[in-house]
Amino acid sequence: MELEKITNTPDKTEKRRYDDACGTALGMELVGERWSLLIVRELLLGPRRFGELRAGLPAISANILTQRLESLEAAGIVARRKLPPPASVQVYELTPWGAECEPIVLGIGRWALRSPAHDPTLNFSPVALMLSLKMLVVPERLGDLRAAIGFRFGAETYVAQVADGKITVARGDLAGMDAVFDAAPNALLRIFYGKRPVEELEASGALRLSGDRVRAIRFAGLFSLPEKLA
Amino acid sequence: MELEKITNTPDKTEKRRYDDACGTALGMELVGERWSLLIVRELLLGPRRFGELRAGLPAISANILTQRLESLEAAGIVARRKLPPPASVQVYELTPWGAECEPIVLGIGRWALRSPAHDPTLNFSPVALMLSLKMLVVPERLGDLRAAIGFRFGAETYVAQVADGKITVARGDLAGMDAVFDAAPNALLRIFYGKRPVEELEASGALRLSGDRVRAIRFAGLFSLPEKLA
DNA sequence: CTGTATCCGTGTTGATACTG
DNA sequence: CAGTATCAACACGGATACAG
Repeated sequence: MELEKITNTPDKTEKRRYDDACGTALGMELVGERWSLLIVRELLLGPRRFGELRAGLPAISANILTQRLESLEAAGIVARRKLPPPASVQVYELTPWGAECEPIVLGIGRWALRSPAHDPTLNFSPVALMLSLKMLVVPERLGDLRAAIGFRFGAETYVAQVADGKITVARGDLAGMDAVFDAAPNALLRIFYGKRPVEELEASGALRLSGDRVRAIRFAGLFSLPEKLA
Repeated sequence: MELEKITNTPDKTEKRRYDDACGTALGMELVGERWSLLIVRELLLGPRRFGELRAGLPAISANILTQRLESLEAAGIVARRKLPPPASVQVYELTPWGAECEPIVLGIGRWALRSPAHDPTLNFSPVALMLSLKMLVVPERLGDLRAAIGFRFGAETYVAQVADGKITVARGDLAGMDAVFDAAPNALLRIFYGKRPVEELEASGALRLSGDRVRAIRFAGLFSLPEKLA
């Protein structure tokens, strides 16, 4: 009765697969594993070291991070590079193709934030905050504003530029900024999306804001969380 | 020395989570589980029954499909609905919010198809084929073409409409079509993306094309696989 | 400091069989 | 047809030890 029902299974060595020619299925094989897309997110603003990735993703364990970096590298999404001496440290960076999934990362985030399940009190990495600016800017509010806003998270600094109706975000130094926010990412969440006044955060010592305060506050008004469901 | 290093861990009952306030992390919790996004894909063109979902995703097992439908329902992405008598069958459909992730599904597919790992010989569901038209249409080629093209996959029929520089895709009947393709999804892959001539597929019996052949062939030229890497 | 390798308990996945 | 039950294999994540 059983007449070798499995003998013609092509290669049992294959791991679990979707067996689906659709690009979406392939995409989920490439970046759908647990943590993969968040590692990509952390790399979207430039190369990072192993420890920096761990810092941005505190809940990942080192062995899993190693595995994911390996599979992302095998897929051609991430490349590892050895910085020239005297630095001589290894960094991970996105390949040009890997960097092309930025719209996917931002799109998923923008879509998911409408869920009632969102909890803004969880950990928020500096990269996640900076990317959230691109994710949640309201284009109509940009108008003809020009602004160079700096962000300081401990030793790391980032720059957001608004010009010509667009916003760009990058790591970079804070020379020439119109204003600089110095605070933990979660505190900035309260300003940019919780719409708390900066004075409240400054009073509690959670924020230091320097430079052109008017422009900084106008900048903070450019962003908004998508409308929540039900 | 060890002084209760774990006692302050908040609640050990929590399952594995990203513990990340970023929307992307939330999105991966919502649709990042294995199979979830492909189930969403199969629902993007309208409600489906359990067995239809299995047919579109032949490699999924029934218990996993049950689990995923449950979690998608709990997340508010999928709703189950009982069709009124005399049908009285249960179907699964996307909620309005769930339907909003179409751009994500298409975007991941478009991005992933540049991977050398793509294998077009795998299974391809009718829904996947129809969505690939929206995914891979080259907008500049649409021009002022107007066309109503039908597709027949066994008992299921779909309609693609081109007008005003846009393309729409839906399930629907084939009355009034300019032309109708009758073939397996994988055969159509060879025409639309492999750029094989329709005559070749017709000769092998893999395709029947009826109606306005000139318009059908012009339609087939609207699509193109993204440029492969390396 | 930057990773990598291994062990291990647990949860998830998926093949198969089974029930309404 | 539409799921549920069972069970084995595997993936995950924590801890720890180790190498450059």
